[in-house]
Amino acid sequence: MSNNDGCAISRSNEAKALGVKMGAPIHKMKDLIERHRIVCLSSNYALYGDMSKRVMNVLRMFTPQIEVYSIDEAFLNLEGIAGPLKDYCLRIRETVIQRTGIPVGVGIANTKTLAKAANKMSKKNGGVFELTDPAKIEGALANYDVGEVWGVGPALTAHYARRGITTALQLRDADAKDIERKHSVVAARTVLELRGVPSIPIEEVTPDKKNICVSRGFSRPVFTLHELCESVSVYASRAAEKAREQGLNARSMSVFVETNRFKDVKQYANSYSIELPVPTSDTMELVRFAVRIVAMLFVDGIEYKKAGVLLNDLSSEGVQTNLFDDEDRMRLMRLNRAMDLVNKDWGDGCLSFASCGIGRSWITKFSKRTPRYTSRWNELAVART
DNA sequence: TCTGGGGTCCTAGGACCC
DNA sequence: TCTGGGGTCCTAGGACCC
Repeated sequence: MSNNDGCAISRSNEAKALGVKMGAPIHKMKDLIERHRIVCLSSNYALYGDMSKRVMNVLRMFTPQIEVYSIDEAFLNLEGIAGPLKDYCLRIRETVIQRTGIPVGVGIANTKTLAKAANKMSKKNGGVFELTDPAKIEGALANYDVGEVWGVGPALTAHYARRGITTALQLRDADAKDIERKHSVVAARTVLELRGVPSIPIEEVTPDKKNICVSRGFSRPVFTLHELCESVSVYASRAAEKAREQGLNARSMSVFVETNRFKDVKQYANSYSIELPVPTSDTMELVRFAVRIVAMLFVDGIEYKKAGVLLNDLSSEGVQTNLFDDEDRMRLMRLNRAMDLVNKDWGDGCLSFASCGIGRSWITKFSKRTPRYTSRWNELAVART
């Protein structure tokens, strides 16, 4: 299950057979789960990260030229390996199982895209599948849905389908220039890769992160400033921790909040970014800015004097007021007021999601598809005050 | 009541510059 | 009818990946 045990994100073959869909909300499957006594387990990302490292270290014994692509995938450059590659890869597979107990699939090909396809095919072919013989490639790609190809997502699949391209073979034989004109260089690269022309290099050194984001949907709606600040502070300190782990400093910070998009009520979403005066990964520093941004989210553009609200006792709400200067205090007074107004107007559709992100660029961008109602928000606040 | 959480890159178009 | 011709930077949004 995903975070907060909300969704099914990994399923056994038995669960799949019972119709448990990828990403399906657990709470909508209560009956199914009970009827078939399906076992639901919380996820443990620290454990997976640790196991991943162990597997990757075993792979490193077989070639120094390795790109750790994700928590459970790696590309190995086998150029210059003597003897049949398939035998070599069978040995890799055996060694990984011996040392970690984890069964892996190995796909062998001239390009990353073909290797990914071969890897998928390996699952039904003894764990190792080679895709280097032209005739074999042709046959395999003819039976491979274009949507399964690495780099071809739902949008491209639909576009290709309209032009009669439904298999990987048809995409391979399409006009690459035409694909580039109609779509992008990325799509064109996929075509070349399917032809066996390496167009996506193996990246042995992992590039530094450009953004770090910590975001959570709340397990229940959040109504008070105290709860919001508390959550965002936790996200900010987690983000700071991640930055330090990676030896990075943030130059900007962004916070966004959203109402519950699954509810059929008026939606609100907003975000605010700042440049940090000095690049940092210091927890207290970043938490302080995060809380200030929360204030900015709500009160941007409202005159304090017009608001004319009384200072709420922030410490009785549990907010650490020693983090604020006078200006922050003023913002927060207005924020308290704004939260009140929003709670009245939006009712139980109130904040359900928040995040804190930091980045290397001057402005951190986490664009969301959710519409923003900043002006509406301000109108509301001004009108009510 | 409960509905995942991270990331990256590319492109089009507008603003702005000379 | 004529109406310059290049550029760069930034941002939003789309698309993809795990």
